[in-house]
Amino acid sequence: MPRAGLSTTAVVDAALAVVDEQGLEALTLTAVAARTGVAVPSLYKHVGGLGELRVRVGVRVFEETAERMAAVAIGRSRDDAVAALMHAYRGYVLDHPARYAAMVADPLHDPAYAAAGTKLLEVFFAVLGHYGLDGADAVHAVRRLRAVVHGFASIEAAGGFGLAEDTDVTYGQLIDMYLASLPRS
Amino acid sequence: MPRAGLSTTAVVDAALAVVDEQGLEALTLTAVAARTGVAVPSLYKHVGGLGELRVRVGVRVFEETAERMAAVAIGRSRDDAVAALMHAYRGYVLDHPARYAAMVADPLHDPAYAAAGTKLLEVFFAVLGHYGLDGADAVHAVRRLRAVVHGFASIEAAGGFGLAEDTDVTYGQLIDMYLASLPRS
DNA sequence: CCAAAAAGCTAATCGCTTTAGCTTCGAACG
DNA sequence: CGTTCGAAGCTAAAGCGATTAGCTTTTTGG
Repeated sequence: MPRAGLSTTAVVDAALAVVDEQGLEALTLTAVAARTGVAVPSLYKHVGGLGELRVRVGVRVFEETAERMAAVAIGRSRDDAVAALMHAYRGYVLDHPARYAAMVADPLHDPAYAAAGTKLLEVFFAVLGHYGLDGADAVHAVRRLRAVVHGFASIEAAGGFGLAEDTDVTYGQLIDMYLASLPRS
Repeated sequence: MPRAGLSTTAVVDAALAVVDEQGLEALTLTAVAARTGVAVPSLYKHVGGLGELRVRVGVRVFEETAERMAAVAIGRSRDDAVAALMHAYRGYVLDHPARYAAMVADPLHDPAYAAAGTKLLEVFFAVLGHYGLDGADAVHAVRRLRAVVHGFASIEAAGGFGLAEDTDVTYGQLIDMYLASLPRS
């Protein structure tokens, strides 16, 4: 009987798959073990426990989001770059709605998040760099941006926009609204 | 031995107290039972189970928020009313940071939320009524508002704004940004 | 006073996490 | 080749929380 050949990465992969398919509440060691074809306690050889697994999942989502946004911002500047970044952020959520809850729900206080969160912030700051904002103004501009994209994305991911109107339109207006709050050339 | 004299309301009250004091993750039937001085299964006489209790907690938070906002909007109009409402929303979160997670985290899909959510939406629509927005535009304006206030509040409640800059300033800018997106008289 | 419903309790089950300790695969090394 | 030893896995068992069943007791309305 060959071994399962698991690894921390493989376990996190399986966890993400569980979340995608059954939602965040379904992220349980039992579910991950079943998916990886291993007994539950075996998972402890790769992750410290359910808590740590949750953190790793959250970090992974953070990283993937940051990656996407960084990729899309290359070769663009100012409003063009900001709009692209906002679309990329929302795009990740549309692709993996269930994951979004994981990104939020968990211990932002955990140190492991710090690194991933910083990476995400750096992308934001880089894109806003073209507007010549000084230190504090840049911080506030980044916060406004986070509030807007996170607010919209989390409501949309949770199915919170019940009415029939097109959410693409709403998001477009949100982008315009945010851009208007940045210093005009 | 007199009875505990519990009621559904009292159980929800205790649940809110647990959330306030120990966070949303600590909301457990065991914790609520301990606080109300009753055995765990006795709680089932008043609430259907943990799931239902969570929903009731979320609904309560919704209602209280809507109430506060409605109260503060009275006697104001347009920008004045919108700003007051935004401050009231954030104020609730500042007063009960831990509760905010409950408002979000839970089944928006649950029908019980519908009524409470509708009440909240009505306040938003009422305040935006002064701007003469037609149907679809009003919907988008309400969504923008929700995205902004919810985004900021949830990040702040989770301790997501790590840097030293004053969050009051950020929120002020967010209010201005949103107001600028509404039709000028 | 009495009956019945409501409120509470104890006992028991179930699912999930976690710990302990054993077994076995497989790779590196003689 | 054969050995050994660490990593990866497993089984067993404990513990905690939710939930269900079924009994007891208080309250309350007639």
